Amino acid sequence: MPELPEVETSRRGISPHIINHKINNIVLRHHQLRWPIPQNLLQLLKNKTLLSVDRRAKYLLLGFENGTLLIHLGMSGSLRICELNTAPQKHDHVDFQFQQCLLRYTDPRRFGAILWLGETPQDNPLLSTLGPEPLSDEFTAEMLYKQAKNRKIPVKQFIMEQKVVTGVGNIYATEALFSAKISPIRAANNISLKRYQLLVIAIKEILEEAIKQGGTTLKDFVGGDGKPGYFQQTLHVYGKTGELCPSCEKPLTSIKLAARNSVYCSHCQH
DNA sequence: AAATTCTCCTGAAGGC
DNA sequence: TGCCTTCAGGAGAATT
Repeated sequence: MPELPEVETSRRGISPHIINHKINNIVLRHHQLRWPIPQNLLQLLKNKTLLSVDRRAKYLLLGFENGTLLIHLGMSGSLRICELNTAPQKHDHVDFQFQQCLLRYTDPRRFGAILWLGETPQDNPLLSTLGPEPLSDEFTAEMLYKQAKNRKIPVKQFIMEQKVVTGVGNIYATEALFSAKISPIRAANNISLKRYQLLVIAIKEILEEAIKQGGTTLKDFVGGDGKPGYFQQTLHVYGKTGELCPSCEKPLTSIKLAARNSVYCSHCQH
């Protein structure tokens, strides 16, 4: 499931192949994702040059001469570079045909999105309501502590809210809380500034390490170059319910928080 | 305002 | 072998 490191891995993988190239054609095989893909995409983008590939939160932003295209990978989406005329497979919903290659969007569960944001992408509510990037200097313990003041929800849900901090999904929230020795069910407003400092450091370290390793491949995630990520080998608790805590060797516990599986060590995390 | 529930969807896994 | 049922989950939208 693509989180920030996977999206960043995709961005770095696809960018060199398509930047400064023109769109020749767009093939829409299935236009119903989370929201419908605009039917007029080809008219908008035909013969337009891609100028930039940026990432904000888990959104990829493809900057063209006439506006920005947003791509979200949802739960099961991936982008990859293919040779022109590569035969599509099941769930290959969209092809962006550039001069020398295809950018192919695949998404079995179709929780992703492809939206045209026009010339003022920053005004779109999907982007304008986002909190800071976790790897930026704006994401600090002071800011988290302040935001948590009136929030009684479990801290894990709190740090997964996009308006609090972007890009931290279930995998990395789980791992960062383990690293910071904070229980996922502790109320957000019941955590000291000092402990938020540990959490912020843990989030940054884990995301940076995951990006270095090309992201986490759980099902079939691959970067834009078709290679899997390797961070799953570094996971300590995510997906390891019932296994032993790597620190104290007691069995790991799992609970449901907001319908998401949350694994933690009740001995090490408080 | 904050918290909770619902919703989209497919594939994998488990039970019988 | 095959047909259920359950679950996983990003995050906006709707509801309380």
